[in-house]
Amino acid sequence: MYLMERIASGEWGDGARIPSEYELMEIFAASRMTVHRALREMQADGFLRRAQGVGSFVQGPKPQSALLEITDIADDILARGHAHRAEIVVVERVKADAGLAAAFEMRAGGKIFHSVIVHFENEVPVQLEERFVSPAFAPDYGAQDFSARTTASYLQRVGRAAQVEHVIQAVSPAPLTRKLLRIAAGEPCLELTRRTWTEAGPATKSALTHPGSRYSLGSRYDAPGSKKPG
Amino acid sequence: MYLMERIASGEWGDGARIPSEYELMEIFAASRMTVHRALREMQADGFLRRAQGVGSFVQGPKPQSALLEITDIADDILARGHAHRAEIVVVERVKADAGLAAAFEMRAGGKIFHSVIVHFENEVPVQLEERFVSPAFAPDYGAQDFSARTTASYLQRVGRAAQVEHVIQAVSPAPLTRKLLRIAAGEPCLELTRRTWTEAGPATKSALTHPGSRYSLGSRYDAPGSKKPG
DNA sequence: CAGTGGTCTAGACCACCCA
DNA sequence: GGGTGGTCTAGACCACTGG
Repeated sequence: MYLMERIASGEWGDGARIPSEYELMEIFAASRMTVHRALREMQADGFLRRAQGVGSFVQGPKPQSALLEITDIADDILARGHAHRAEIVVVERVKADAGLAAAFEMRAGGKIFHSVIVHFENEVPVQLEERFVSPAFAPDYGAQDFSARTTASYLQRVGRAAQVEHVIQAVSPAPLTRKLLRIAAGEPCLELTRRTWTEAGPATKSALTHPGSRYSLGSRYDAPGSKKPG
Repeated sequence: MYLMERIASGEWGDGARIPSEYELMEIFAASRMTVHRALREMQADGFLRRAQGVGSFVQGPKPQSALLEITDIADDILARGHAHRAEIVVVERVKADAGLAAAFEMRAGGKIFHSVIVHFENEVPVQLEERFVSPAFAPDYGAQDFSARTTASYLQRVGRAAQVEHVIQAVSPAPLTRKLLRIAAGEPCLELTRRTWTEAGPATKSALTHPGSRYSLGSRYDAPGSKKPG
């Protein structure tokens, strides 16, 4: 089934209703079982919502990671009923040093977007977000207003990552980090490093630093097969 | 399909070969499509490995979490080619205080297993593991030799959790923690708290503490639908 | 009521693995 | 070659939704 790329490719927008199984049968000249299975798998992968007696609908891109339920921090904060504010420290294009060049599989000296943003929850700084973004992935990254729309939200629109890597560490914050997050000396920080790739190559490399006392990462998970056939 | 509970229930052991699709057709008097779909879903849920031209085999319980790839720390260490050693600090039964009683949905004063273990990688302490385990879930927890077999490995055998909750924080270690992990004052620690539930109720509550400088949690993830029909 | 998705059957052809 | 899983078809009955 190399059909239906149109759906994932966004030919139908978020929330759009897609043709019924019977209509798809005719469109693709496939049997209903085949159509049904394709839709069922797309549902399992989270691309569709389906309801018996109603129809099938495109599910907008979910929070990128199924491994760590790290949603857009602004959504997180708003979901708690708190106020979110982003303070842009810098958005720029920088020359890749050796390390960055290696991470992005490009030559040293190539240009890469770089942004540093502090996120506030009720005016308390809760996250320092530093990102490097490949211009090949998001050519307009440098021209965005990230106080209006978070980098996470923007990047999610630009493209879906095929691969994500997370590393979590406890660190003693650097002096500049301490200053930006307004934390006392000796307070530990939780640092999440995330790298993403598309089919075309490395896309982003981010470091999200949280004061240990003001943030924790959590996730809750229903094991597969708890109810189902098994 | 409320058939085939036998597979998940462990009637067939790890790695065992299960009957072919055609045999299952006869056993359950179902069509091949139905059998195939059941097996396909069990494979998707990680209960089976299948190979064309070979057969279907029971996949032993995987690392419990799909959210955080936290495997048995001993496996982790051995996989890096390093030596692992576990130092049992205490394994005991304690009376539940108010907080524990609430977490385990039991009356205060009820008995709960409690263990504290330090894990060494090449004789360097890398994890302090403190667990509380419901006797209803693992009645023999107190009688195990956890220097021979890790708690994680043992608990995985006892039963599969239906639900898992993770919380990750950066913390300043308590003095006792500092001593057991032999770390300097001021070094931050990564603390992972994990709670698990079975259908019957709360099963375990664990705190895994790692020196920030000696450990990090990582995960790598292939997004669904990168290749498939989509 | 008509339309939707959920499920199952019976049969077919294929690619793959291994003796 | 014989057995395995991978895939697809054509048709059927059901449960649920909505007007």
